[in-house]
Parts: sequence; structure tokens; C-alpha cells
Amino acid sequence: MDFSLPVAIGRGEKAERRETADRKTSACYSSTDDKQEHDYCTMPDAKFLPHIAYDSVIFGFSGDQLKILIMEYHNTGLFALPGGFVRTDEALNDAVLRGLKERTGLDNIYLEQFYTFGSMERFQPEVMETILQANGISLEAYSWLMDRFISVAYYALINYNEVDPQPDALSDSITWYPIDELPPLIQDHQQIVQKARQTLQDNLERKLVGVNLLPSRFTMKELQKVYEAILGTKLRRTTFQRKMLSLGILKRHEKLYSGKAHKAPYLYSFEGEGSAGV
Amino acid sequence: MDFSLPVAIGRGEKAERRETADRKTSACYSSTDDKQEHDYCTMPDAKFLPHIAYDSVIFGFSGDQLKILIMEYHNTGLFALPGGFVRTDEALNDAVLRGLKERTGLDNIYLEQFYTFGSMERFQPEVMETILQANGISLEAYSWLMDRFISVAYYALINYNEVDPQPDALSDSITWYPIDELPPLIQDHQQIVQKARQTLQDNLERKLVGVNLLPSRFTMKELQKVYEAILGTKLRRTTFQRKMLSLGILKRHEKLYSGKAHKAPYLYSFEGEGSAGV
DNA sequence: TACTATTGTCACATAATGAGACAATAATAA
DNA sequence: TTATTATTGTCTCATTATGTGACAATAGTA
Repeated sequence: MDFSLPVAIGRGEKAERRETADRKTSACYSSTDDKQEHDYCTMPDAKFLPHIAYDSVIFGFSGDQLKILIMEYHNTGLFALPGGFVRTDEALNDAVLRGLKERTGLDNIYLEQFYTFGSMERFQPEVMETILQANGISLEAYSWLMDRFISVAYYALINYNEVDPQPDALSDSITWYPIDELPPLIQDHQQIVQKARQTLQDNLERKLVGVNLLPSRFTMKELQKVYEAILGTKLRRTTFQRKMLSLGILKRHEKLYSGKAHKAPYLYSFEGEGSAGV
Repeated sequence: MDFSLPVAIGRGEKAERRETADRKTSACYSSTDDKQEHDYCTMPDAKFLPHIAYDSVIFGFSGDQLKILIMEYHNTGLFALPGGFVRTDEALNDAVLRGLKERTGLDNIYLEQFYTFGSMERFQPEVMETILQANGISLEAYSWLMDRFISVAYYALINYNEVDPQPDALSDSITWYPIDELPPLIQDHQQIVQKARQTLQDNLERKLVGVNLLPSRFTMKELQKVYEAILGTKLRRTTFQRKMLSLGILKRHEKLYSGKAHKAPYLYSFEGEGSAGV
């Protein structure tokens, strides 16, 4: 009963204001082709904060399943979460938004930071070595990538149908996988996914994150499917409907005539972005 | 009704296993006097991860108030949260536990990571400059401290009466302040405290963090005071008591004869660390 | 022995949730 | 046109949880 509305970094709220740091900011960003920009810099030490990375668990919903985006690196058979690095003059949150924009093309993404991973087990320079070698990249020039990294993990909720995912320079694919059918992931990425899902479940009851996985207008049944996919349990139709309506944050619109032989459901939209709870 | 038990880093759960990184680990740690060790290293670049810090919001409960530990730097009038840095071969969580041990003397602390702060606004080299100068420390040798830092924030819950807080080398005091009567803090530390309190409030309903602020045996009234201090609201005695007892995780012990002219309350202890909810 | 302050528990009202019943209805088949 | 089918929106009733006050039990004091 104590629902408060979602506070997104990318959406309603402003992202962290960016101020320019006045030191050590040399330009070395090189975009090689017009369609796609490189994540990695030829003089990276001057550009990115060392030892700090982020990883993103990007959730989508399709075919009644919760899915996430996984990247596969060229010629390695290695799978990983989309991630990246933080520029020396860039807010952490802005770095993640930038990376998401590159992968998804979307600007307005529901995004939430959930944990920072910093164990020693995640330090496996061989992995990055393999990836760089498979891409024919000099290990010396990118030795900073073989250092120990602490990774700040975020999860994002996006509308599956709105997105055409784009791989980065080192990977040849970025693909939706059902959350329960992931390929083996590098390092501690499986753990990161686990924690992301747990956080998503926890927040489902407090915030109203579910709606961010759907188009702006959706039926009650679709919303229920999202909840069921996130929680991994079946929910009772009438109870769910009553609960959602009692929150007073869904606006009812016209009916959806699906062509099926039964009563047409109403479409709803999420009335929020402002504030209602606390 | 969906309480799950607290999962502490320092307590029931193991801390992240430490493996030794095999590179760049030169010993330069120097403890100057027997009682107190220095946080800062004469060759810090070789010892600590650059650009990464942690801050800890250490909660205690006394006189019906929620309090936190604040440090005051020598000769500066600057106040800050206790914090520190991560060694190159040390897990992030272990670094925080190490710092807490130094400040509080305690090993077994309820600790939870809650957010990583990485905005550009927190980059204020003047502040550290002031602190170092006030301590007569060469700015050149410690220039790394003036770099931009991303800070992983943790909150800790400890038994107020069990602790004799110890200042570090740069500060001359570490003192309990009521959470609503803090001195002005440096950088974004006020924000960090705010978010810590919010997280604590959120977790109070899901986990049973409250008990970590009390001695192992406590009365129902004491527990209620803790909840009221955290939530900032008065609670109804009978409802609170019924709720707590219905959880089935408090063990009742002998009565506490306080010498006051009324019925003596029972003492309770927290039956947990295992699992009861989900 | 009466009085005071507080505790543990109960009783009742109100609110939230679980679980099923049922009428409404959009398309299809007869 | 009318019956049939699958699904939706809503209602009802039972169960559980919570709000609110009452009250007896009791450890000390007067």
C-alpha cells in the first residue's frame, strides 16, 4: 500500500549536472565510421577513469518473457553484459546513459543503479586479453583494460519493440535472451544479472517499474504478464486488477479490439512521472 | 508481511573472498605509532586504487535518537563521513570492513552498500588541499588525493554502547551527531547521509535491520524507539508489539526489573542469522 | 494496602487480500 | 438472426491484516 512512484535517472529527473573538470581532458575520441562510434580510445588513460567500469542489465519484455541484452565478442564465444567506461569529465550516470544510447538508440530510459561489484574474483585479465587478441588489438596500447576494475551495475527497463540493439566495436552481436536461458557469461556477470533481477523484484512492490517495459498504452492482461515474468509467479487476475486500479495511477482509454471472439479489454496508460506517493 | 532477514556483509555472510592480485602490489604501508595506523601511504599510487573511495554512514542509537559518526579534520572546521580507499589487492567490501574496524574496533558489523556517487559536483580538489595543508602534508606527494573520486557508500549499524570511536591521522575527532543535527559536511556528504537514511527506512520494512542497533537483549519498547527514530514517526504500541511478535523471530527471555514502579517488561533477542522469511 | 506507571493481551472496527461467481461483450458458427 | 466461445470487468463473501481502544497484571512507591 505504500507505493511511491518511480524515480528514473533518464526520465522525469534530470541527470547529474555536468561540470567541466579543468584538468587532464585531452580529446582523443575517434569515431571511425559514421554509423558507429568506438567505445575505446587510442589514448585511453587520458580519457577514461582507470579501474572503473559500469555494466548494464537491460530488461525487455516479449512473448510473455523477461529478457535481457547480451553481447557476444568477436571470435571468442564469450558473452557479457553491455558495459563501458567513465570519461574523466563525465558524471557516472551520464556515462551509463551515453552507453545505453549507443546500444539502444534511446534517450529516455528508465535506469537505476543497484550495486557496485568490487571483489577480487572479478579480476581476470585473461578474459580481456582474449577479447583484444581476437580483435587483433595490441595488448600494450590497451594494457589499462587488463587492470583490475570495479564495476557499478545498473538496470534499465525499455520497451522491447522500440529498440534495434547495436553491437559495439568489439562484439558482433547484441541479442535478447530470456533471463532464464542465458549463455554462460564472463566474470561475475551472471551474479550481476541475479542481483539485478532481485532488485527489480524488490522495487516492483515499492515503485511501479513494471510499466516501463510496456508501450505507453497497454491492457491489464499485458501488465499482469509483466508482473508475472518479473516475479516468476502466477498472479490472480481479479486481485491484480483490483490492486492496480486502486492505486489510482492508471488512466483508462478506449477499448482494444483485437479481432478475437471475446470482450475487448480497455487500454490503460500510466499516469505518473510527477509524484503521488511521498 | 514479506519480511526477509537481514543479509549482512560482516556478520552471517562471508565477506568477499580475497585473492591476491599478482601485480603492482608493493608494500608501503607505514604505521607510525602503535595505537593508531595511518590511512595514507607514502607511495599511495602503488597501494590504493586511484579515483575510488568509499564513505560510510555509521548509525548508532542513543537517547531515543538516531546518530551517526562524523569526523572533524584538524584545524579546518571541516566535517566529513568516515571513509577510505581500496587497496589494489583488496576486495571493495573488505576495504570498508577494514576501515570500520579501525574507526570502531568492531569486527562483526552489519554493513550494507547502498549507492555509488559519481557526479562531477563532488570533484572539489580545494577541499582535500585544505585538509592536507592544515596537516602540513606535502601536496605533491599526495596529489592523487586531489583527483576526481567516485565513492561507494555503505551504511553500518552498530551498538552504540559497544563502541569507542577512533579518529584517523588527519582528523582530531570522530563524534556521534543526531542525524537531524549534523554540522555542515564537505562535498556531497549530506546527500550521502540523506540517501543512507532513505535506504535504511526502505529496508526496515523488508529486512529486520532495527535489531542491529541494539544490544543482544532488548525490550519491546527499546525496539519500538529504534523504529520510530529511523522512520521519524510515532508508532502505535499495541500494533507494533503484535506485528513484531507475529513475525516469530523474537525469542522471549527473562524479565527486566528496572526498579521503576510498574510491570517489568520481557527481554527479547533476535532469532535470526539463519532464515525465516524468503 | 492503595496508588502509579507501564506492560501484555484481548476485543472490536476497519481495511486489504484471496477466491470464486457472474453478467457483459466481440467475434464466430449455425 | 441467434447461439456459442473466450475473455473481461465487477461484485460478493471469506479470510487475513491493521487501527484503536479497553483492561487486567504487576513492580515499585506512598
